[in-house]
Amino acid sequence: MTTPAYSSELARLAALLADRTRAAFCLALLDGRAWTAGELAAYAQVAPSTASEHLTRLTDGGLLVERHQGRHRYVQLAGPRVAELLESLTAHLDPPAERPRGLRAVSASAALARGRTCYDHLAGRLGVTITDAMTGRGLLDQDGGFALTDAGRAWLTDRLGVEPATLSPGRRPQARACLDWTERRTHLAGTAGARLCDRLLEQHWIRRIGSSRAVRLTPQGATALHDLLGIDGAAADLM
Amino acid sequence: MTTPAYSSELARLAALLADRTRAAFCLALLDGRAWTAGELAAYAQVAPSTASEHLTRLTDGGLLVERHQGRHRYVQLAGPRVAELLESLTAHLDPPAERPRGLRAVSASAALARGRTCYDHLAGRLGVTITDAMTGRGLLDQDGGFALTDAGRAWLTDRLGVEPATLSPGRRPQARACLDWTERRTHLAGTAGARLCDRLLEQHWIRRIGSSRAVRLTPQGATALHDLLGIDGAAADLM
DNA sequence: CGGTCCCTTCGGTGGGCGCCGAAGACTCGC
DNA sequence: GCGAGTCTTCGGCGCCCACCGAAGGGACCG
Repeated sequence: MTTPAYSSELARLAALLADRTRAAFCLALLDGRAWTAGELAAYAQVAPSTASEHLTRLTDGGLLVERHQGRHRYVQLAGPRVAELLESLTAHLDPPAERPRGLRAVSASAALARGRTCYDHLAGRLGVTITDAMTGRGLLDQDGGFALTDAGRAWLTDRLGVEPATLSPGRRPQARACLDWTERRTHLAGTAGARLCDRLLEQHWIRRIGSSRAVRLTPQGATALHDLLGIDGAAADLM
Repeated sequence: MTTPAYSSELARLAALLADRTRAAFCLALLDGRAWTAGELAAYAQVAPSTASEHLTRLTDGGLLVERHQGRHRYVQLAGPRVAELLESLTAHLDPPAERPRGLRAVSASAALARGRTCYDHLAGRLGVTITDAMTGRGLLDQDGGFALTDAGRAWLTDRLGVEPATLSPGRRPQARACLDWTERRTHLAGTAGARLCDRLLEQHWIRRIGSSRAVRLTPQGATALHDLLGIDGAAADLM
């Protein structure tokens, strides 16, 4: 009646994620980095040919972008909007009943719970702790919705050294709530969340663990976050 | 590796919407009202038996709730979170290329573009106009994200007569941006958006057209919105 | 209590698609 | 330029599932 063709479009989009393997690809890519086709195939435990077909479908569907480099096919989420879409979907899932097996898996999942990148911003305990501290200091308003306050904008530019112009490049909101699937708590996303993460990496206040999406606080980062937000990095187990 | 079982959950959720008929059901139910199984079957042009199976799947999947009343099976979206999920998905679709055929279809789609309910709040030109006016008057902050200001909270309770206690019942945000698929603009959702819509209906400032989701401004509503927000209802074609 | 209406259950059918292995295109390093 | 490595294309297999019609179960009405 009102939406004759629209439902097909919605079904087409949902169908892209309605497969276990493709869903696994997208969740892996949610760390914001570029993966090769082979890495994803190994990750999801399917044959390279299968992975290739899935990646073609996902890029044709607009969820991924690809970049050919030598003999590798690198894929990445197509943008912040796709990351948001995946977040909204995962936020509606049941809490993860996963039981990591073995020491390596346990320590890997502990590292991810401590801190990690979620597309272009910070998640895990680190992301939640920073978000809470910012809220407590009046830099973030979580009462009326989710927005950066004037004080918050000033803090980002003056104390953290974020370029004001990079805070609102397009239609993307400055501050957005992103729901974490390990913490089940919201943390800061949007351009402010992305710039915050950038600066912390640039200053070497946080560091990636190996080549994974997990991050940890450095000693100088702990000092800085204590000065800036009153966060005790050791007590919160962020190091 | 990190999300072994999680991808299956995501795929399972997406699969619920990965069918043209089920997607049509959900989009229809996005108006927030309860539909009978037969109405939905006719709407999506499938046999009653087919509709019944789809509705069972959607309720089992947690997207819908049902209520048996006499020989009718009424279904409804399971809650605001499901409505949000559908909004995020539709926001990622291509703009609707639908071409309404015939006079009735054209006038119906014009009525929906003028104003309608989107789950429990207002959308269409009416929703966008109110949101813009509130933003212009400092009741809503769209710079730092999307949040109700202190002035906005006071305006809702003192001028509009919203019960303060009903503004933040649970974990649902007071203000949330909802992207409209006809206007491609954001409008106010969340508890504030829901209470606003409630009050406008209670005061008979807006009225449903027939039994559809379309709404229009009444003459006394035009006067009230002019006083409260400086909106010219006739000029904006909201009546 | 029989007729009507709404919905559900159950077979059966057809199409779509996720998977793999084999073979081929392409890049890189020696 | 020759192997090794990465990815893609293709054919084939098997499974899942959306659909319908027919039959059955309740609810309402006369």
